[in-house]
Amino acid sequence: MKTPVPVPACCSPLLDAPLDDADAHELASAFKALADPVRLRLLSLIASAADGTACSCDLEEPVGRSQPTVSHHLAVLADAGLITKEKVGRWVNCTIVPERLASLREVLRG
Amino acid sequence: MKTPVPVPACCSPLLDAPLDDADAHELASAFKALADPVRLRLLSLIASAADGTACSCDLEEPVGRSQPTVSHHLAVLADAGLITKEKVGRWVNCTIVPERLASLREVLRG
DNA sequence: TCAATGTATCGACACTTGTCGATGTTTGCA
DNA sequence: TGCAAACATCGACAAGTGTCGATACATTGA
Repeated sequence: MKTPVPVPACCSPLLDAPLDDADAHELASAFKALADPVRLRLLSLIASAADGTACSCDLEEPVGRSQPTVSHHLAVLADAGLITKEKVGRWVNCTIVPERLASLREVLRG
Repeated sequence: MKTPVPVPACCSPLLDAPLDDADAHELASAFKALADPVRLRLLSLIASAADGTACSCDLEEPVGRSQPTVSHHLAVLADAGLITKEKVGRWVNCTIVPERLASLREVLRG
């Protein structure tokens, strides 16, 4: 598994100053995680679930994808720092990380 | 060229209610445009230029890509509604569309 | 009219990514 | 102890994407 993103403070708003190459790569990898319809639906399903937490077993049917595919997408979201995964018993509880979303919003500030 | 995006009002914030498939695809295509380091750097270069407008000929050297590649990326940004391209004489002036950025920010609202 | 300049398009290539079936691995329960 | 359920990993494949050189197009100026 790739190294999980430490919810970095990167980066200053796009419109303030030109991004250097390193920041651009880091930001792009974050947006890549959002650049898939299945992952966006997973995010919104988790967010709108009770307690903002959902078991991955309840996510396969709504998005209409196989279990390995959902597992893959959840791993991508977690690597991007957009959700956390907590194993409890046989389940994995997925929870939104609102600070991460907020930091990406800030980058788009005009 | 793909049909340009009409700066849609899509979509309600991710965290409010589960996205349907159509909205998820539309949103994903917008984030796809942001999911590349070269495009992010182009955006920030355009935004931080005088008047928020830049000639594409001045963008090739800073991002270190060939002219066809920069042209391709600018077309992607324009199709996503993130910039507008206005041909004046021999040049093409690229300008940020702040409303589009704002609408994407809104989707990430927590 | 002709040459030079700024862009767009085309064809090709390597690389990435979304997807699934098959198979492992871990946990809870009978 | 053994089985079933939830999840991760692997291997493979099709489709998409970033990149460039070559080339075509459009506009300006001489």
